[in-house]
Amino acid sequence: MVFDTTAAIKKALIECTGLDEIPLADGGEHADLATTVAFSLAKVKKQAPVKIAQEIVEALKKNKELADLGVTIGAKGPYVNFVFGKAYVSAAVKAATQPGYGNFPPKETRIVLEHTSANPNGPLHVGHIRNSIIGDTLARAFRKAGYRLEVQYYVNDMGRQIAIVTWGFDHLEHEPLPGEKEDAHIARVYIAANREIDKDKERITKEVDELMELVEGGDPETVKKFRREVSRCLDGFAVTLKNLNVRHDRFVWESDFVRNGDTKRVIGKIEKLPQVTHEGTLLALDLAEFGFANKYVIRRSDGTSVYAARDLAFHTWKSTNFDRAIDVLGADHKLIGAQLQCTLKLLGVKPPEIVHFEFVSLPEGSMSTRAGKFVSADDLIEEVTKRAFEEVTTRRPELDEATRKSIAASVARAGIRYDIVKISPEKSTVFDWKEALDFERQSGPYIQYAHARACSILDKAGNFEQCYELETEQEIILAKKIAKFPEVIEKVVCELRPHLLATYAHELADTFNSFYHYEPVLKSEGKVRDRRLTLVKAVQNTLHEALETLGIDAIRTM
RNA sequence: GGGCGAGUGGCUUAGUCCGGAUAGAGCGUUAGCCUCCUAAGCUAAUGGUCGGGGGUUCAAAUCCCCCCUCGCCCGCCA
Repeated sequence: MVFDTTAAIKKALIECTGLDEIPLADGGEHADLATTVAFSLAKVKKQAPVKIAQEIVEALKKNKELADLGVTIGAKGPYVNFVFGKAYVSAAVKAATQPGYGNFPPKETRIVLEHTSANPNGPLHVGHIRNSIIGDTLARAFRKAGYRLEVQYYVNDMGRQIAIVTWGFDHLEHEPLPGEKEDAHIARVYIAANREIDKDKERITKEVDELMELVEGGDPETVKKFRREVSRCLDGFAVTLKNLNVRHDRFVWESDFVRNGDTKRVIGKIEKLPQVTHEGTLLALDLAEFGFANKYVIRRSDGTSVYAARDLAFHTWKSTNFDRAIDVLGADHKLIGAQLQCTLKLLGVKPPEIVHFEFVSLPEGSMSTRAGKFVSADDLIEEVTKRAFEEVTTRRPELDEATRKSIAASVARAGIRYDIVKISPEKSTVFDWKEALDFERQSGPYIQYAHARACSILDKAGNFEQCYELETEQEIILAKKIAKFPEVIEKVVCELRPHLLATYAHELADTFNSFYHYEPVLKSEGKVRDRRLTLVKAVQNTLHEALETLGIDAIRTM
């Protein structure tokens, strides 16, 4: 409906002006849609923009299609404004009351989305979960937009970090503390191992190198040890991710691409590229012609593969099995991401699309697992949940403890996810406990609250006849906001920017809260009551869909 | 040094790709609103040289150039 009306207006404008492209924008408070086309015509026609705008309005008023759609056309100075008609509003509200509002028809395109993929050498921290939350929100939006999607976690199970962890378990005291989570335990051993390395760098580095060679060579005992520690760490991650409503469909192990020969095959292809450089066994690419100053190393002089080689194999595999590949990566991966894309292109393989996000740091500086300088996601979840529980207990003392705990868990997830997803990915942030624990108005719980409020009204209302003929200004404003939801989903997947959905959800909750205070619903009567209840149902359902897409529980009471 | 990203009221930020109508929010501060559908709410007030300087344009937070500040990257680590 939105698309129909917009398309009709565009078509009419093209016919009327003779231009191919019409600048169309949201009219804000003036209109639902507006064009500044009169400015661009002013030069050509050598007439004042105001006069041209009036002429366009006159011409469009004769357009039958726009008249049938009930579009009101007017000029304000040089701007030509369009206000959508009642038919548009009714259709939008009707659609919004249906389950699955905002879903697009299924598409054939198969997409693989990779996110989080943190090294399994310690718990996920507040920087990692920015990746998880951006990735998971995108995944949900893509599913809603009708794509066939597989979400993957790429497990770095043969990197130096893991070798250091394994060395630590071989040589250091490593009993878990009582109640200690697997990933936290591994971080402790990793940090301790690094401290040992600092004491006797030469000897231990040699031992770690040996472990890496053994694993690359497929030594069963070493492979088993690596896998065991990595799996334990991933078990820890699983708990964290589940607490954040983040889901992966598949965990892909890096070492598989060495063992199945894919890495060797991709290296074979690279050797045939004109950009290749050899220095003994060392194999690298010279990508200077594409603006990369440093050589891109593929194989070390000891014959082992580097991360880049395995990553090339992985992405070649993705490209043969999926139509599109999307990676969510931190800003520190910008250079290697670009090198990867460039090399894949040279190999004739479709490169992945990469969504980068900037860093989350601590007030005292960058986070480092190695140095033990990080705020773990588990600690964050625990503290925010505690805070949420206090809040629920204050507000709803009559509820039993289990219910309050459940609400607190959902509110905490909402607080954390929303706080992270609302910020555009290109903004670097500093983690702040005070802000994390503060449920300000521009928050996930605020949106959950608006939804719960709508649910409460509907619960009290009982049966009513759906009615889509809206009248008052507040009703129409709210309905038009509801109508925007499908466009937002489309924009999120098109621009790979999930924070647009966060902004929208907040605006919708805001608009509903204003409506709620101006227009009585349950106290109104007859048709007025019916149409307002219909509108509340539409808002409730739209908020529900928006929250679910944000990975936030749309709880019915709080 | 080079590359990438950011700089918007006291603080956090949307808008920048695709230039247009008084730059939107939230926090804070101040003043109101619960015999009335959930006050995690609502209504106001307060507060902005959109980092600085040039340029393009009828029109610049938005485009171009220069500069400043901050973050990230520039490994035979991952």
